[in-house]
Amino acid sequence: MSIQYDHSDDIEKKISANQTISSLDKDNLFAEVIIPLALPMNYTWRIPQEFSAMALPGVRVEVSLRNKRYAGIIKDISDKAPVNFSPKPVLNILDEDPVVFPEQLAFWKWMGHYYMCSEGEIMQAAIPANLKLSGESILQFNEQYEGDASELSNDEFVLYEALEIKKEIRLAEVQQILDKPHVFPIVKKVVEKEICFIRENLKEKYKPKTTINIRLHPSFHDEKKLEILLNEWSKAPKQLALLLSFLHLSKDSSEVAQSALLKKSNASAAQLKALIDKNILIPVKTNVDRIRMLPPHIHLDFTLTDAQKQAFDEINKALAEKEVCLLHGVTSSGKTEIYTQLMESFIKQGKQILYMLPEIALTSQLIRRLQKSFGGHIIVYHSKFNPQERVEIWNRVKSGQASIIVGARSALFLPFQNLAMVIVDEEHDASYKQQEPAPRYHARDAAIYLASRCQAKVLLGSATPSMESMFNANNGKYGKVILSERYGKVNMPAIEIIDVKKIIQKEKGKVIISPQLKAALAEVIEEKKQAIVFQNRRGYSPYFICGSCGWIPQCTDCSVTLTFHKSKNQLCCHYCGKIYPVIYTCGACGSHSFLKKNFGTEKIEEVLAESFPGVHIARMDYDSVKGKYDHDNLIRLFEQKKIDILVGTQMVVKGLDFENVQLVGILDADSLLNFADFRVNERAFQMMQQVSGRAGRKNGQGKVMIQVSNIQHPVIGFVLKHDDEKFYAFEMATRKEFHYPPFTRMIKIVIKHIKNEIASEAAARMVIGLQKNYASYIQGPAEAIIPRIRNKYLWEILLKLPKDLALIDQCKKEILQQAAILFSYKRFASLTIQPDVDPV
DNA sequence: AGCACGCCGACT
DNA sequence: GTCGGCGTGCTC
Repeated sequence: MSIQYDHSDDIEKKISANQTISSLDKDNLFAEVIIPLALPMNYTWRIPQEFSAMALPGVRVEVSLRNKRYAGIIKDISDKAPVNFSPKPVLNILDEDPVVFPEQLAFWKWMGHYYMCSEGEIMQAAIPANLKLSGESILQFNEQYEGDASELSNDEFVLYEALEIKKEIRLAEVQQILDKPHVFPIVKKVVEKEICFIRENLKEKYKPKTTINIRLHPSFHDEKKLEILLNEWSKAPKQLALLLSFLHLSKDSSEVAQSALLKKSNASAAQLKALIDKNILIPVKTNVDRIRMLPPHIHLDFTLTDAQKQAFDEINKALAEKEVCLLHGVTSSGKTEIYTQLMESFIKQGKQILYMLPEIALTSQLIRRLQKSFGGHIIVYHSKFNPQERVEIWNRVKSGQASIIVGARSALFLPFQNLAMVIVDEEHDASYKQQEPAPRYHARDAAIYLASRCQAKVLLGSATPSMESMFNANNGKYGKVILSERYGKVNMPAIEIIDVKKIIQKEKGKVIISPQLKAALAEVIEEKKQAIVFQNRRGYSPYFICGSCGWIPQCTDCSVTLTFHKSKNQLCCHYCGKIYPVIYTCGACGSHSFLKKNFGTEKIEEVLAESFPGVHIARMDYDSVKGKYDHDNLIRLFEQKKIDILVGTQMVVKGLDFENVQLVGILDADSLLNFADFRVNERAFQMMQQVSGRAGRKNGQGKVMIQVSNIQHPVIGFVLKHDDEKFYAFEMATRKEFHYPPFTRMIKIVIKHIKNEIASEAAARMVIGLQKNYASYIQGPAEAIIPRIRNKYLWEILLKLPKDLALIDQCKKEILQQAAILFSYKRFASLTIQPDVDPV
């Protein structure tokens, strides 16, 4: 591993006591500074005496590192001189008040440690871009240059000439002038030959937005004087008109925006300037907010139903004794109203609330709904705001002006002052997890840590909670509140399973839309309702299915359906990559009548169009909604009932509430499932639950039809019965990382071996996470899988442990056997899994 | 990050 | 012979 991060020092102790800083030797101060780079540790700069009073943790400083300027943040101040080197001086202090609180710095430290990255990388993610400063190198011509220009090389001479004319050239311009990407060596030589100097400019990027307001000069505040002025006006009638419009506009307030005035009076800027020069009007520059705030108010226009009220009380009770509470509420059970009520109770205490949503859910619809209840108490923060706006939101959170912060995962880093409550909505959603770049963090987990630091409470909400949260709730670590009733006691949709295997046997042909589903669709169209047909994208890849018994060739190692590759004429396991020859004889019944199943959303759309002529059918997948607004447009069309049947992939799972959906068809549910990777099943379960939840939201007449060949699959069974508890128990039993001894043993062994060779226990755990079958089991640092450590060096370490690897394999077998006994499910017992370490 | 140093393959 | 690829190391 190329970078080893040092997180050994204990910042909390030092920061907590502000007195410690004041008791330091003022003439001899050193600052540990976080630089927004992936440095292995924080470096130290000396604080010159003139800055010693202003240097505080959280304040931005300008420092030089390798002759480049950076704006870093002071993490810590000490009066002990470093022993091994003499630090460079801090060049400037950039803030009067800290931009982040010690709380944030401590949070960064934890995050860097837990997710294996530098605090600088956290800073990159945390701070709005415009609070970072950009260094700009400028070449400045040396007027005293006396060298011989004829001795210069071609490129050097070109640069010399340019400098002589322009005197100053930005480094970026040098690239254009020389028309080369590599200019550093030439610049270096030119500097050596004393043709120019290099000057570094640090620019503050954030600028407050200003407008010019016009005021009446104070001498005319006296009405009589004004009257005289107007009466004695002789020349310049246009100016008089302008002045009169001003007086008209300024009736309510003393100031009028320049732009509004010019527009109203139809006057030119020159005429206004003349009035200003005459000292009749005066311009005033004012900062304006980019983020327009509504007046704050609290007005809840609903009352909780009995079920909601009960859940609300239970949440409060759970949070009184526990830090985290899971709200497991079925789709359209009205979780948002509960959140709103909760926010209200905190806002009345003057506390801050963070309401986190997955990026996709940050729709204007929801925000409008919240603004109706809380007005200007709400502030929204996510990646779509521009950097200038983000600084303003940042400051508003810091000053405590904003009470409810609605945001995506990055909102976690805002400088909260008195955070009392974090709500993580759609807690299971994968977009809470940042993949690239570092820090590769999970916002839900990080929120729980942040909240515990701030003595705040966390509410996780979901209709399909993640396995981890379910486990923690069932184990009593989190409180747990269940809301099993839809809002207004609307029925959950009826679920019907369609055994495609039987149809194949009977019809001896391809089945895309079963007769049952077709009939149901016809009925929906008849009733002028809408339907969603859901097909997993995997359905695109063709696979074989026995025409007589419905047997599907699977990978012997992974139990994954094999995919047919036409070009190579072979079957391939997409999970482990194993290749099989094309099978001609059915492994179950011995017949030779294989069918190739190959349908994606496009094909379905086609088939539906044939079956239902004149019906509006639309498709929603990655191909059909590539454009920026395609997705929104399609949703709008569906909302406006201009589409009768919407065919889609996973995309239709997330999104908006459709009121008129009566029927949901899930095609080829088998392709959603995969025994070898439990996380796939978790996702499949969530997907099926969520897409089912779209049906009959309003009237409770909804219906879900699931087409499936492998009818015995437990996940299908659980969806059918709506038996969440059993599903989670089942999946948990197969994922023993939480409590199954062999897993713990395995982790301990690997950690023991790798810990010293890499850096920390976190790193060792990450190595385990690197192995594909286990990547999803390890909480925390598994999220931090960094491509750069996926190198042969690590494999070498792993290969040093042949004995223990056998044990790892043994552990997995034990787990599978355990699962087989628990559920008497024969596929488990016969299953084998490839060894984990496969350094090819 | 971004630059220097150092080690191996394919070329004017 | 050299040019240029990227692997590795270092920055207070």
